[in-house]
Amino acid sequence: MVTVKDIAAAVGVSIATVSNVLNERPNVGAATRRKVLEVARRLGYRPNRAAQAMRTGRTRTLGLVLPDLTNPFFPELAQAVENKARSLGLVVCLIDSQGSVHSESDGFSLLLQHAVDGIIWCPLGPRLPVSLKKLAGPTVLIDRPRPGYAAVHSDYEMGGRLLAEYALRMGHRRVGLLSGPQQLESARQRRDGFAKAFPGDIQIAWEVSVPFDGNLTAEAVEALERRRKATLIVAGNDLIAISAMRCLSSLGVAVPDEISVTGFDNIRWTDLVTPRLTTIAQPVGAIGARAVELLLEQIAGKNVGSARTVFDVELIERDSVKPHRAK
Amino acid sequence: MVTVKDIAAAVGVSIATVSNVLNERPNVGAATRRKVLEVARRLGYRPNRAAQAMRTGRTRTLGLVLPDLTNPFFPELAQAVENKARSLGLVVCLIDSQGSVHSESDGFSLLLQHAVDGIIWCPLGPRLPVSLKKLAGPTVLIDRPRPGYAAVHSDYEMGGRLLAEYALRMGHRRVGLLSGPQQLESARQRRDGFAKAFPGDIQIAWEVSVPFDGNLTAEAVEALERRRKATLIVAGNDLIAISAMRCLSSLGVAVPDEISVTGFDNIRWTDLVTPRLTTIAQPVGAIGARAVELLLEQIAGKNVGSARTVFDVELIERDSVKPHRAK
DNA sequence: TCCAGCTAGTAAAACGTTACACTAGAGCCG
DNA sequence: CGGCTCTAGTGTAACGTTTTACTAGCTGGA
Repeated sequence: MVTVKDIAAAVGVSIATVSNVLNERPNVGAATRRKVLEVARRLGYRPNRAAQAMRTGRTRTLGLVLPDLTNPFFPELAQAVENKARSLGLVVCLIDSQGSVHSESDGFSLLLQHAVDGIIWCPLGPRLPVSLKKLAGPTVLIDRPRPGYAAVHSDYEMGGRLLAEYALRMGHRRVGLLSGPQQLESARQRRDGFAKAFPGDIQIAWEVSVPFDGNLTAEAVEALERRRKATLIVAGNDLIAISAMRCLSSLGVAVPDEISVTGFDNIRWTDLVTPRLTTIAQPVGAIGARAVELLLEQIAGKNVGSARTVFDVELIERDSVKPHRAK
Repeated sequence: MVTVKDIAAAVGVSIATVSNVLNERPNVGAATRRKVLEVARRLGYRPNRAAQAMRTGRTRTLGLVLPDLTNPFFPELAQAVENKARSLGLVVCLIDSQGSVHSESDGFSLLLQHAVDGIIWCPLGPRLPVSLKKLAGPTVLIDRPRPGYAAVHSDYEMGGRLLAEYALRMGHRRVGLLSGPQQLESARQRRDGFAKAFPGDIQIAWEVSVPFDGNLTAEAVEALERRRKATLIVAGNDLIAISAMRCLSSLGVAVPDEISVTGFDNIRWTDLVTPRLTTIAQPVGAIGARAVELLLEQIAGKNVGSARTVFDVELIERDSVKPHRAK
């Protein structure tokens, strides 16, 4: 392993000068600077991050804590975050909490031990590991905002509204709601954005709350069986929507001919499933990138408080919704 | 931040003794040991990983380099690896090379700079970043073996054979192959395992090689249009199979009534798509866990050489294959 | 009684950086 | 020429661990 000392010896200057060159500090002549850089390159010098970290307290490492890589929304997010981070020379440590709060705080504690510079976190539920809250440094929430934290996410309410407008346009008046977990703001706002858009015109025939991972509860299955004259099912996310479509098809109900379905997230599957799912697209790449930027600002000492960055969403019209003719 | 020095001061011993206790080394009395541990706990001591790393040269960090998180096979793998690693107190740094060789070597170099203890790598293509090859420490390949490296993967040939047996059993005699990139051993063995199982009984009507990400080439689409009397399409993985089914359905060809399709990997979508895809299941969890174990052995100094661990696979029969009656 | 051998513990030197406090020399002005 | 201010550079002390070499004190056997 080649160190600053080796470079210093080879060039014939002190290690301080080498360090100054490498960190682009002043007080070093152009000729020396050139020579140091040349030798560093020739020797294949790579700064020892551990030593740097010890000295500076910065590890150039980010933590990324996600609830469930199995939900295809999160790999996309991870990809975006990793990419942006890497372009800035940061490495990202992934924690997949796999739906368990215990695993989540466990992962958190591991990240803290490794002294990550900051954490991008998509929290599982409303409960926090209090002991860790104190210790955690800069943190930015992603996709699931929560009071007291900086957060980056998309405009769920707008998504709900777009769906409502679309539903109205397509003639649907009675809908069933397969909402996500209502303790999550991200799920609640989708639901409320939809429900409150046209309270007079659209009525909610029934409503069941299910987890985001697409496992339908017995109650949800029952709702899908009875349907109660709903002509459209508005699901909390794509996974729920796709599971619902599967469930309906196994019940012998045709989508979209007998009943329409919408999702939320625009994961890749929406385009591969039959019928292709009409849904709301979030700008995942921008969200991930912005989260990294915000985190970096926070690390740099800027007090971002609980600043929120909210991105617009977009309706993606595919084949899972059919116009409904009023009787 | 509380350090060994603080503990030492609080207990009234030297930092060496504290270190000895913390690292479970001998030469420290039971009473002292107890006191040190108690104080450490009370003060909420967390070892500074950076300092440890500098001293020991070990970072307790693993790199995980994957080609494409967008392919749902890889998140599952990442989950398995991360989980196993975490259970051993290791943190994993994720690199998603996004299909670009440049990005892959870039990520590699970042990992090396951060001095990860080892790397679990699913290589993109057959070309290696030579400059990095020298520098890389312990490395275990996952899913895509390559000569000269330790590797963990499943028995692709067995998978191919199982599919061939199944095809035969279902009466299919003429098949079309939508194989993965043939420069990858993992794709080649699937293909060969199938092709060589019953060379006399099953004939290959046509064969096109396409990328694993499910983007069908023009040539592939053309093959799907003409079909040439093939009654079964054997795809290199599930993503290809699902894309093929989409393509067929847009051509108005019914799966499995007019033509059957098989996949490989058993990703979660296979169960959500219509018709549900018959495929080969790999033990992803076991593969990930084993890779971590193998890497750890290698890090511990055991020379594992290019040892391979190969896992059995399993046929998952669903709805995308229909028995074919010979004319 | 003496010494070997053990136990419990300590002092201090690394590890590779960064950053602070210096200094030698040059240039400039009055 | 004295004294001031720059520039270019140096020496060295940290950072928080681990680890090596060492010591004081005790025990027990001959």
